[in-house]
Amino acid sequence: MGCREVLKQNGYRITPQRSLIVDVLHDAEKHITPEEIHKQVSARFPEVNKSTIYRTLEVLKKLDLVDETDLGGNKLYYHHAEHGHHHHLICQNCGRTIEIEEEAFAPLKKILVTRYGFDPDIRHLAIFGRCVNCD
Amino acid sequence: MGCREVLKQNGYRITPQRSLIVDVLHDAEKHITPEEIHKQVSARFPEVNKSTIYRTLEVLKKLDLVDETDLGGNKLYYHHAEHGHHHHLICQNCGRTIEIEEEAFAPLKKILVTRYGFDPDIRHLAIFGRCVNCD
DNA sequence: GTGACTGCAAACGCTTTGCAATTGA
DNA sequence: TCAATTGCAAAGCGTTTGCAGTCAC
Repeated sequence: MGCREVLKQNGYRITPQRSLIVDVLHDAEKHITPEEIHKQVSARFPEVNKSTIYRTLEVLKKLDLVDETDLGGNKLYYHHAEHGHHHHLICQNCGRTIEIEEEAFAPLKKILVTRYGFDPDIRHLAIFGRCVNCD
Repeated sequence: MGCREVLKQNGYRITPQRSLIVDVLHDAEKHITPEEIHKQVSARFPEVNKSTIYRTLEVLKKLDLVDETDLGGNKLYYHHAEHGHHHHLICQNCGRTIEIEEEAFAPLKKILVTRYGFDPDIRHLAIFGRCVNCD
């Protein structure tokens, strides 16, 4: 079921603005900031206000249609939930980001559950360090 | 070697403000925000400006005397480097934070190195989820 | 004495909010 | 029709910065 159906079924309206925001998120290959979304949406639908972007992202987040990721800066990144839960290795030297699969966290997850009684929600994770090119 | 010696050796001056900030960080049992530091320092040294807190933290960070942690909110947390590198499990339901030891990350670290050629700097990590009390 | 440091006030970047006007269902 | 949604402008929040005065060394 697409984003639009989910929105409708939850009593939200499909406005041109929302429609475009969903499209941009869908087409984005990587995580994307509200700023970038705004820029892209503006190109096709002038005068969209940034607050509309924020409010729409809030709705989409609530409906689990997008994932919100804190990559350590002062801004947040978003990506279409269907693109799957992935994580990021961020090289502090060259800035490169490497996507890794959830599977890599299985051992850690197990330790947290068994040893700390904590059920981690490992969907929004960024790990800093140095990549192989920068050794 | 204490913070004061390190500061001196690197050509920084020991001002009353810096001295107090170092004390507060040293006495803090947990990670602490610039805001909290400011409040505590102000109690003993009125009229300390918040920018002094920020500037001092920047210096201490550069000298590896404090660790900076992004706990996912919009603010940063700091703790005295001697308190060791620990990580946080943050319950998204009750807000409780649990400290875990670096050791728990050994398996993950290994995977990242061997499989992704990435040397993680796992010093500033926060993991969200649900704690055992909130199941 | 002199450069490092401080307080102040203003600005910053990202995000949120109140409100009146608009619009989708 | 009419509540949901939008644009606008302003404020919020943590943080940074330029500058003139002050202070540690």
